[in-house]
This record gives sequence, structure tokens and C-alpha cells, in this order.
Amino acid sequence: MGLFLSSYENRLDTKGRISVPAAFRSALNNENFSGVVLYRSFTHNCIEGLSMSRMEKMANATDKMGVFDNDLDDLSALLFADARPLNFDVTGRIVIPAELLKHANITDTALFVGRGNSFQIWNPDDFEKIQKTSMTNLRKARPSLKIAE
Amino acid sequence: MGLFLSSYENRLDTKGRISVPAAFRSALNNENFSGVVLYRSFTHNCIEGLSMSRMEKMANATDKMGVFDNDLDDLSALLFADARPLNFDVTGRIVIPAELLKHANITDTALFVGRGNSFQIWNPDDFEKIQKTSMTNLRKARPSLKIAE
DNA sequence: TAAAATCCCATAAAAAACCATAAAATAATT
DNA sequence: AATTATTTTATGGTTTTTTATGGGATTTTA
Repeated sequence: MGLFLSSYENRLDTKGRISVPAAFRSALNNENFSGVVLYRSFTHNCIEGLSMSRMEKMANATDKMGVFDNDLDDLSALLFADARPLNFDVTGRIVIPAELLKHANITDTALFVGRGNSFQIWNPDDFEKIQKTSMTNLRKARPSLKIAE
Repeated sequence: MGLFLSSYENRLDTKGRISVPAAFRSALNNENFSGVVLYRSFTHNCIEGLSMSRMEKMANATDKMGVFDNDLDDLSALLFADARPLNFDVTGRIVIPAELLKHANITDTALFVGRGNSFQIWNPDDFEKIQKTSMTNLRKARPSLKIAE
């Protein structure tokens, strides 16, 4: 699978449709399911997105990690219950369900943010704020971090 | 993968295209993705560059390190969101996005600087200054080190 | 049957592919 | 070693394709 890289700001139309960035779509080229899976982030006011095959991997992972792990059980219960499979239309658009939009505080414009093997969808202003915080945190936590090496 | 060695100064054309030095391109010969990944340096006013396969390694590394590592969360938030995958055209050119050019203070001429497994893209004048500073620092820090003028 | 979802067609702007050439580097020949 | 021929490289401009977005028509479903 290709990586989800970079960030793209797109707009919702009057019917609630929004284009998934072409670069993200082509990262899903050889997927069986022509679309994405979205769910509300547990940690931020944003939407998490990934491929169906990755969702399947998560299902398998939780299977293996033991039937008796209660925390994990809760986690997967939430995750799978909340996850929405969304098909692309002919031009690569999806309709993001209202609950997810609300959770991410998105009305007319959304920012698709690459995260490597997954991506997120943000209210553009919220993301800008969070990103600044991340940079500050990172400098504090790892002042000597060599990221590219 | 071959190494990125030496430095090459190339020019941007009116459409923002610039040739990636042939020597760098041939270091990427057996890559799947015919292009490079660029992102704004966290530490300098320059652009960092690397291969897609190296980016994939980073993505897989973050996967393994667990979903609840906060530092890692901050890091991937910044890195993957900013990373731009850029395809070569037939003649080996790329179009460097405006934000990256701005970050590196590049207008019409750019210096590709080899860094072994990665490379950087600089405003030529800025790089010269930085080089001089580095040299001065090095001499101060290691007074016994003999460096030819 | 009314609302919602899906399909179909259209289009401006952005991106990619295409074609061409002079300069530089490399190889071949005298 | 000097000259010539060949290839590669960097650069420029034009054409074609893709992408994001909009809206009407048709189908589904609640």
C-alpha cells in the first residue's frame, strides 16, 4: 500500500460531498474496497481514516491479542462500532456522516492530513493550532531529535 | 540504495520546475517510486529530501512503536503531514511546492546538497553562510583539529 | 411519496505529459 | 594529446490529461 503523505484542503459541497485527495486515492489503488473507512478519533477532535485492508488487519490483531484483555475488548468494540466504510463516487468523492463532521468541527472545509499508513481529517484551523502545539512539545521532549537520520 | 553525494546548483524555470541532479536520480534507480519525498527541515531553513522507501521504513517504524506514544504522535503529525511525494517528469524534474520554497528562502536557484542517505535543498547563499558558521564552530569546539584552509 | 442517496454530465484550474534544444559531459578517433 | 562524434543533462515552451467542484436526473429507501 502507498503512504498517505502531505495535507490537502478540500471543500464540502451543498450535498455534503467532498473529494478525497487524488494522492490518497492512489495510495488505495490495489484495494478491493473502492473507498475508505472513517471513525471518530479517540484522542483528538478529528476523523481517523484508513484503508479497508488495514481495518481487517486491526481485526486480526485484536483477535490474536487475547480474548481476555478487557481494555482491548472495549477499544475494539468502540472502534468497529464507530467505523464507517465509505465508497468513492465516480470522481473520488465521499459523503462524511454528520456525526463525524460534528466530532471534528467541520462545516464547509476539511483538511486531509497524511499520517503514513493512515490519515486524518481536520477542521483546518484546529489542525493549525494542534500542529503548533506538537512542534513545541517535540522540541521540549526531544531537543536533540534527529528526525531524518 | 546509492548515496547522495556532492552538491549541485540548478535553476527553477518559470513554472517552478527544477532538475534533480542526475547523480541523485541514479541513486534512486531501483526505487519503486520514481521521485523523491521532500519536507521542511525542523532545524534549518532548508528542505529535506529522501527516497520513498526510506519514508516507508519510517512509517512502519512508527506503526510498531504503538498508538499511544505521545512523542511519536507529535513527530508523525509533523513529518507525514508535511512530506510531499514528488514525481520526476520525463527529464528528471520536480515542482517544489511554494511553502517549501518559502521555508528555504529559494526563488530562482537551488543547491542540492548530498547527505549520504538523504539530501537537502538550500538557497545557495544561505548554505554558504551556514557552512562558514559550522566551520567556525568546529574550530572552536576542537581546537586541536587541524583543518586546511 | 417525500427524502435521501446515487448516477450522470459539465467545466475551470491545476497538474502531468509531450516535444524541442543548447550546453555539458563522455566516448571514440585521429 | 587534440579533435571529433555521441550521449546525457538541464532547461524551455506547448498540449493534453487529471482533478476538484458544481448541478440536474434518476434511483433507492424509509
